[in-house]
Amino acid sequence: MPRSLSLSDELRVAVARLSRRIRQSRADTTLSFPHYSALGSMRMIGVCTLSELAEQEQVTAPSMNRTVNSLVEHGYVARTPHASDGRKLMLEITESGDLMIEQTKRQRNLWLAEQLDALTPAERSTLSAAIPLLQRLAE
Amino acid sequence: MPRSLSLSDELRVAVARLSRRIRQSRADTTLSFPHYSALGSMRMIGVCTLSELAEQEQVTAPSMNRTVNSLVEHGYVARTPHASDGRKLMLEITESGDLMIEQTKRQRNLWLAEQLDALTPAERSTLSAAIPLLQRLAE
DNA sequence: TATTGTTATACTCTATAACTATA
DNA sequence: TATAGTTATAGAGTATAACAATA
Repeated sequence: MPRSLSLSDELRVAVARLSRRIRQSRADTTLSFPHYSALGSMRMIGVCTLSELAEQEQVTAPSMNRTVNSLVEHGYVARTPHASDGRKLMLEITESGDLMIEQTKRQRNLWLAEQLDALTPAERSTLSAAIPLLQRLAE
Repeated sequence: MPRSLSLSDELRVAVARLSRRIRQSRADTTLSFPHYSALGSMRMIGVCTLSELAEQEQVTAPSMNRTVNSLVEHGYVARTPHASDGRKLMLEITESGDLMIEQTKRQRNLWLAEQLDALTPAERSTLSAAIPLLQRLAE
């Protein structure tokens, strides 16, 4: 029986709320969270197929197909035929998509940094000490 | 120009990862997130009207009505007419709903609590001090 | 036959607009 | 006329099943 259930409860709620709040700042408000998540994955893993992306994002292929259709229409993703395998289409984030994701990350950091500036040095110090612990919990 | 950009960057990534990790270790599959969230709110605020609950959950009244219908069918919520105002129906979580939420929260917290048990008392103390700061940042 | 991507269809959660009953 | 709740309808995002093209 874990002894930290009450601490766990508070931490879980606080982390969920802050995570939601951070995600609210977006560079392109016409894009939903699944769109951002898929684009971010494509940025990380580079050229990939629909199936690979669907597996990465833990959704089905038809669902990811719909998301990719929308991203292609926005000009954030390019589909190109595979060189030797005619069944496959290779997906890749475009320069425009990459720029938009970069701007979004900057906006998120900016908002959070402004909140942190409003804290006292002692409070920032407490948060600094907590960050490695949060990282370790997430491992 | 905010001075806390580097702290912000670390905190943003740590919170996003931990949030994702906590969501992965969710054990309950019988209730969707909106159901769970609405029930949790009813548990916190006690007797309330549909409109109040919709505002609390930041959804529209028709959307919340649908969620409440389902919760009533499950036996987790009771609707009773208001004593003097015939337009109002008072909502309240049932004993069964309360029990179910308590069990679900325990399941969701189990993984995190086990991680926290593995920390030193000093580390848990650091996290305890950081939680109110995380809450304030999320406001 | 197996794999890749797509289309068809349905379910959930969300919204806006319109309706009923009551104040 | 205004308010509380409900019903009607529509738009995302998700799923499974069925299909076409290719290996």
